[in-house]
Amino acid sequence: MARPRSFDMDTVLDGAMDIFWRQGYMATNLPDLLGAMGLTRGSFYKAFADKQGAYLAALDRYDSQVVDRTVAALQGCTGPTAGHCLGLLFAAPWDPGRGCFICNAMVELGPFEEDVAARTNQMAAKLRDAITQVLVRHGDGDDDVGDVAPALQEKADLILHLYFGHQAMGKTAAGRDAWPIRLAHILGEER
Amino acid sequence: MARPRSFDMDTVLDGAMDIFWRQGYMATNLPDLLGAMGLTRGSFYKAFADKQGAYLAALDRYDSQVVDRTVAALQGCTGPTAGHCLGLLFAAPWDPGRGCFICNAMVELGPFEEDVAARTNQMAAKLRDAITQVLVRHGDGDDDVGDVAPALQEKADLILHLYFGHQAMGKTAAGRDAWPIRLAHILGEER
DNA sequence: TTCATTAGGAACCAATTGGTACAAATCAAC
DNA sequence: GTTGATTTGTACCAATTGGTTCCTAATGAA
Repeated sequence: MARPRSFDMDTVLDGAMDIFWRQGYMATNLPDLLGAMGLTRGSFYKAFADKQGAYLAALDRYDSQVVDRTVAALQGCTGPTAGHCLGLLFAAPWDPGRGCFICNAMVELGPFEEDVAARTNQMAAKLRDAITQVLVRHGDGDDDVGDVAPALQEKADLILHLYFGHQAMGKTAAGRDAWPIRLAHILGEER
Repeated sequence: MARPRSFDMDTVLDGAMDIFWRQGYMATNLPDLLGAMGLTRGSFYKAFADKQGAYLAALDRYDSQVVDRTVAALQGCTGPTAGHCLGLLFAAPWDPGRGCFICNAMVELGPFEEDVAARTNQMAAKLRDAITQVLVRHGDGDDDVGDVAPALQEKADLILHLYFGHQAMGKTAAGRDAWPIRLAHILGEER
């Protein structure tokens, strides 16, 4: 019973993710957001409580679409070296100016919005685990898969931090494509 | 001739730097900004053209106060290892939630404001050079001071990226103080 | 003392902000 | 077709936004 939604929720969420990712939370006003989502106010406020609700939904969309796919790609990577596989992370095919939504959200709202911080922390943890798996799979360090060596986890953590630094600095143009060199320094691989 | 300023420009700039650093550009409205600077609208718009002008001035203040002092500290560091000296960078005594103003500005406005991007790039370059000097001084790699080995510059660049990743991730609480481990991984030093 | 010049402060402004109210529209079930 | 539940679009809202105007007070050179 009752009138069904006339919009496709996935499409709408993609629109919200896109504009929040590109512009951030504060810089996105309601008219622009509604335009990007293809909604009018009525539908918007019925489906999401408010602007913040839409932002959190966009973060969740990023989690399920971008992060989960990236993790799957890292897990399924059959490349010869760890560096090759981690390139899937660093050479993401996004418009460079938008950077990484996790990084953007962390920096803009991390200290102020607990809900945002919880989500960015969780997504970061996902990426860290995927990086660890890549390192384990390529036998970097000892090969005890069941109980990962602490040194490997630390190296994955280091690479994750390098990734976010890469994303932050990538928002201004300079030296955006030197990541293979930096990654090789950490991995000790030839490039 | 004419009436002189009754406010201290340095104090006012410190106020602007503080609130922009803590809250970002968009999240800081004019009343809050004026309160932080201790100015009324008249003086504010006379001294700075507009909100954006105050923001750029705050960035320049950060350059001359925070960045230059950090660079000087790195240059004057007599610690036993490179890791010890670079701790001056990573263990900055700021309120953790505010992070690094360069990183914040880069992420929030880098793709949109050329003036901001130019300043963040320049400050990042200063830090990179100072890191390189630390590495050279501690003989990490070959000791040719005059013509720094490319590998050293690359390592400094890597550490700079790690620094920004550290600052970005530090805006949410998790794992904020594990930087010595990560740094040691890069430097190959004991910790 | 005069006077050009600037600082300071308050009142004011149009535009925009995020959010609400509500009636019309749309469907399933009966 | 009627009912009941829910979505959708529009009109509307108070509050806030960054910015301007304008007038007075203060200052120092001549």
